[in-house]
Amino acid sequence: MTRTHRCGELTRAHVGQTVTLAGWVHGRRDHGGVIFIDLRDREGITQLVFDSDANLSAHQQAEHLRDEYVIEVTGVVALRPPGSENPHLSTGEIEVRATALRIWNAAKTPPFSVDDTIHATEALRLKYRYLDLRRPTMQRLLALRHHVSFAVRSFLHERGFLEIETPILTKSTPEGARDYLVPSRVNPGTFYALPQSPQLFKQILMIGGADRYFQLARCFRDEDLRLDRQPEFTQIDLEMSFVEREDILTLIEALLAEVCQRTAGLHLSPPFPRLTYDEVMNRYGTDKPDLRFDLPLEDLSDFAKTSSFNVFRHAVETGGSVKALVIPQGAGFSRSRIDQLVDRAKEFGAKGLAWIKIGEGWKLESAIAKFFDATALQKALPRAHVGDLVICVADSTSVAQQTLGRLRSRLGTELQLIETSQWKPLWVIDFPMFEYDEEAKRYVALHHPFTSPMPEDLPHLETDPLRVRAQAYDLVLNGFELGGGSIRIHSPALQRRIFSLLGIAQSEAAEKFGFLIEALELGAPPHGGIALGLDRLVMLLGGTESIRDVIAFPKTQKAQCLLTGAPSPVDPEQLQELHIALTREAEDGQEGH
RNA sequence: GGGGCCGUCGUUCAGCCUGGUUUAGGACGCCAGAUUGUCAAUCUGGAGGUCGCGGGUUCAAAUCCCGUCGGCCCCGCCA
Repeated sequence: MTRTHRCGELTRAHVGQTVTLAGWVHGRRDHGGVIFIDLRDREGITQLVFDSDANLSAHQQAEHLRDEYVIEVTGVVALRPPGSENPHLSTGEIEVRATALRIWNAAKTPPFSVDDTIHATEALRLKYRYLDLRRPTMQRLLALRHHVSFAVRSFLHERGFLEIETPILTKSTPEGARDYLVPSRVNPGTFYALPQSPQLFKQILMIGGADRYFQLARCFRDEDLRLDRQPEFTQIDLEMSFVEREDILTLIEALLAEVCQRTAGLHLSPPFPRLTYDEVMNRYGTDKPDLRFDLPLEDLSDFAKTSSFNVFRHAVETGGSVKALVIPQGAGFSRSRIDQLVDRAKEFGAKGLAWIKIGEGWKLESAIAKFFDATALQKALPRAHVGDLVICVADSTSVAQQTLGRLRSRLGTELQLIETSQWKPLWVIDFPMFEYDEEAKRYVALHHPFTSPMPEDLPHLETDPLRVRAQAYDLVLNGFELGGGSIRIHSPALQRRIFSLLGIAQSEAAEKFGFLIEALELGAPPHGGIALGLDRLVMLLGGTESIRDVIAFPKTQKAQCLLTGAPSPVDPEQLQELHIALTREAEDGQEGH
């Protein structure tokens, strides 16, 4: 290696030194007798000067340089002539007067400019990901991700955690997301699954005496993608023995505060607010509220009972709710703007959306104003003022909450209520243990089947499962679910009760989870843990709007890699070895490849 | 599985609603020449597109219709 410095580090302190730099041609400005080249590497940009008077042969070579050529240059660091400094560059005070040039590799004209100002479509960026990654922004995000990982490892190492790897080829289990399957060649007709998370292994590690485990664990879920969801992603996964919920929450608060401080200079101050599931659903209509703006859901159920509006009264009388949002200054909304809100509410599952403008002197403007008493409404909505718009959903409580929760989130963005400089972490605790799945006609675990119920709710387990709360907790940051965890079940008897409640037959439980039950019977410590989404954390810290920006080689919404073309058909011989036959439909599907 | 937005020289965008003077245009990039202090260099000249693909309507389709492929956002899904 012959380079002596990086392109971001030369300053006036180096003036007079002979240096060698290497990198990519970021731009060229040819003035005839003198050619300026911006040389770029991971660390920055340095201006090179090829002067025909000073060094004719180097100048002649430099005439051939084009964008993205890979070169190595030797020259002398010099102060730029007064007035020609570039304040936008860290190296803007100096330049390197080239005496020798080596062209390591020419480059064809790139399909898009390696530059942060002009951006190509994402499809093109992904196809030529190596060009995209050369952009300073992407370099910054890759480095940030490394720094976050490093800070996490260092923090947990200092607290006695062991980083332990768990299998990627593992066992498919019921419940949860769709598995990615891998056929076994030596065991015809059987399959491994890629882990959705190392959940069972980390519990087994506790039973194995590991005490404190962590892993930056790659996880795989074959579900549809979102801007914050990729089919393979990385979790900061950890588990501890002999702990209670509070131990985990405190540890993670310290972890997050330190990581944010060290990697982004961000100051978070623990303890984070702890809101129960019921509280956040009531107040924000979602289990991952963005607390950077207020706009809480209001409850008009009591008011509705007294009104003469049948839709409202009916909703409450049949066990539902009337929920509302008070939109500040919303009375100025145009009719089409309001219609848009109504349409969205319907999209989100509500039967309709009632709206009331509050005019001067609390005169109500609305198609349904005649049903309401302004004074009573004013009393029910202490936050409402003249000039506001009230929107209401009367439905089952969950539909009313969800609909307005989603509208709240959209309005937060559209009305620019979000204080973007704020960082608002919170814990959501006291989740219900189960919810009823109407399709499957059975109870399913809200978190997962290994989550311990609250001890005081155990008496209701069989009689009123929906009333049972779990020792589960989610960490939410700025409206994103950053992670979740729980205190686990360490009693084999309780674990059997839960399986049975979930309708997992004993024979199935034995086949799928027999190893866990058996392990619990052989001396399992109380334990609990959590997993945080590393990609989402880096995305938030990096201030970028897509998880794809913090993954070096992400997949598209159809779960394809545009760089390599994965997934792709394989040779029939490979399939034969694996004892796999394709259906007619699958063969048709391959023709696109 | 469903809803929405998008696809036009290498790139990015206009044109599409209201089909025909558009030989499909601008900017960036590219090529050639000029140019000794630029950093969005500049000046002169030039090349480059069967408008994602297939079908239909029409005298005539980038433009209207249907289908399809691809990208993005959302619902469902994500213990």
